[in-house]
Amino acid sequence: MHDQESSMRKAIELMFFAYRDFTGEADVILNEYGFGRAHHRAIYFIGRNPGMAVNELLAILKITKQSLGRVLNQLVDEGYVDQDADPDDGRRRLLTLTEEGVILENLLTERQSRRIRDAYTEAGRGAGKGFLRVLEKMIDERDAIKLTGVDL
Amino acid sequence: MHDQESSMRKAIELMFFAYRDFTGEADVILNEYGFGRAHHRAIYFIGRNPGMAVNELLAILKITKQSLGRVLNQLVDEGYVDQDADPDDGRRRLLTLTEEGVILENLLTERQSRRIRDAYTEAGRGAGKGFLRVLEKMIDERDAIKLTGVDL
DNA sequence: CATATATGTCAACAACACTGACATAAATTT
DNA sequence: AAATTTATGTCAGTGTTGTTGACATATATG
Repeated sequence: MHDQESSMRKAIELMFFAYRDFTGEADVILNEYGFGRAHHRAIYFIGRNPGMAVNELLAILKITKQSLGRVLNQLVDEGYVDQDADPDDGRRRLLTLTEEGVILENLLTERQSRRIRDAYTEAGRGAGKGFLRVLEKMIDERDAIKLTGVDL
Repeated sequence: MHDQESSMRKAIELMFFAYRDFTGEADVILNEYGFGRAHHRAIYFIGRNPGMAVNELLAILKITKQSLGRVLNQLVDEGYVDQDADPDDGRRRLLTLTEEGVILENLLTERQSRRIRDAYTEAGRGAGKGFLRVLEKMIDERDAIKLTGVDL
């Protein structure tokens, strides 16, 4: 048995390194497109939730509309995202990925998915389940609502 | 059975939200001290590894010395970190936390540890082990060396 | 003594957050 | 119909944290 403090430190450091390497992989691709991590987040969530409104994206990302605006304008200008008025409420702009946007989103998500899948395999039976369960419990309640509904 | 893609998306989103809430908790405290996340990383790793050299810290953080220098100077100026010449090699500056630095480091690490411990408890038996194992496998080999030696 | 190493520092720049203020169009309320 | 609220956009300035490039200094090593 090792002491609890060093076990917690282990977990803290794993979060730091794993998150860095996990996002770093996408960063390399994004860099080739002249995009950054902020663009990735927008592309990812628009891809997951096509037709979402700007407000909804802001609520997920928890950034200001000014910050999002800069990123979104670039994505629209360069043809990765479309904005169309909601037919039911002309104030709302519904966001969708263009064909190019879908291609980029798939590329990024496939890379990150593969890293996770490989880690599951190497970590052995049942580890993936524990991983998902702990991560979910680490999330503040207000954020937990925004997750894709997949049972653990 | 749900399809594999949505399970991977679940994991990707959990990484995003969990990491944000995990670091966000520390950010609140740091903000009261006028520090940011970069200061936290320095304080954390110096606290874990007292007497480490600047080079070693740079290797862990993977940032430039100019970036670290700015942060480190603030921490030294405000009395949270000490720099002392290595008696065996006068070029090297060994980094340690001051008493104040230790207090802040403990505060931050305890907060984050509690979040992890609580998540383990809520996630149930064996989940913590799977969590650690998957995270470890997500890390690039070159980074994995830098981890605290605690057996999973 | 020459060179390599560890560290520090100056300056400019970029990404991505923030605040505050103001503008516009569409929906809703009065 | 007029007033208000809502959703979005935009301009301008600021802060943190990363970058590159250049140069300085002290110490160690060949």
